[in-house]
Amino acid sequence: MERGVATDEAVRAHLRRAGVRLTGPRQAVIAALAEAERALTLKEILERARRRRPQMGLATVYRVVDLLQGLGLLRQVHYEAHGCQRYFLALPGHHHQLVCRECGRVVEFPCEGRLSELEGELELDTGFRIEDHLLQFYGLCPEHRAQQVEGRDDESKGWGD
Amino acid sequence: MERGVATDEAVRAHLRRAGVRLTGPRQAVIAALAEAERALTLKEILERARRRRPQMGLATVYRVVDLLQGLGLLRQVHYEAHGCQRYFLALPGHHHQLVCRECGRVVEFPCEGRLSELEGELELDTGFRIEDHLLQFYGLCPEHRAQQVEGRDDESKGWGD
DNA sequence: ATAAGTGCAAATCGTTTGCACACTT
DNA sequence: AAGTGTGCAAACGATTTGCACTTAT
Repeated sequence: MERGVATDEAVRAHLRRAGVRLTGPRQAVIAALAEAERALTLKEILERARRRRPQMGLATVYRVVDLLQGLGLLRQVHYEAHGCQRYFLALPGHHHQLVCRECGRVVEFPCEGRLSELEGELELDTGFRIEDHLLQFYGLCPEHRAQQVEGRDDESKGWGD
Repeated sequence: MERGVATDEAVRAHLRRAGVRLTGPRQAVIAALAEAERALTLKEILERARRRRPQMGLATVYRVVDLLQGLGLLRQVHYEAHGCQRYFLALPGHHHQLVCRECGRVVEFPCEGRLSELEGELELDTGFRIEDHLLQFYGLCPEHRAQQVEGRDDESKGWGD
């Protein structure tokens, strides 16, 4: 049972530990993201959060998203073709991601210093001091890879809901 | 004489080859980006392009940026701390970048299949088919690395102009 | 109880578009 | 000359904010 990204409970535990209030709207946003298991736009987050909390407003989604980003619990997909407007839950710590270009599904894997050799080389070559990096892979998840072979985009629901 | 990104002439040559008109505003945008040798926001591009072409409007900057992106001649810095709103010229073909977090200076280096081993591993592990990737490094360029040691941010002009 | 968070609506800012005119080829 | 590209201003959309009210601790 492979999990792409962080779970609901894990994120809630982080908030508690950080001394941040666990309010209804926050839980609704977190649950929406956790259940999706894929990157969502702000509007999609709102839509899904409203299933539990119909009064929820867009402004609150913006505020919760900012909060989670500040805590390092939320990241974005930087796929050029889709802007940088899709968010997904992530545990803190350095990870990289695979993102499905058809459905937006995200799978994380730990960094484990895989780039440190290259980093050293680059520091020597360029004189930069490297402090951080971003690495994301884009392609097709197993399901959409299969679909690609048979028909076209028949059953594929794409990034929309 | 290390060049961070693509030169003015190289980009103009690409446009010509692509059969795209080389108008005044386009040249002004390209020159602005080429001279900066660092990533610029749309407003900064406008400001600098206006030094040659005062009548230039923001809408045109948006249009030229779209055009260059469509041709693969422009990329963005995806540094989380600064949004994804800074653009720099790039030659087509796959490259990665080092970006200075103090001044936004960009240096590119070719991909050369450095990630193909990791990609193969990941495809096996996850079942994804990987088609593309994004890799950027963030840190300090030689100048700002030096400054960091002496004083603080005294002389540093930051990402602003 | 009390400080923090929320929903709503208004304000603000960023981006796109329609159109008359200017420019590249 | 002919078709594209541009500047301007209006339209549109996304994001932020003020404030009275609610809620978690």
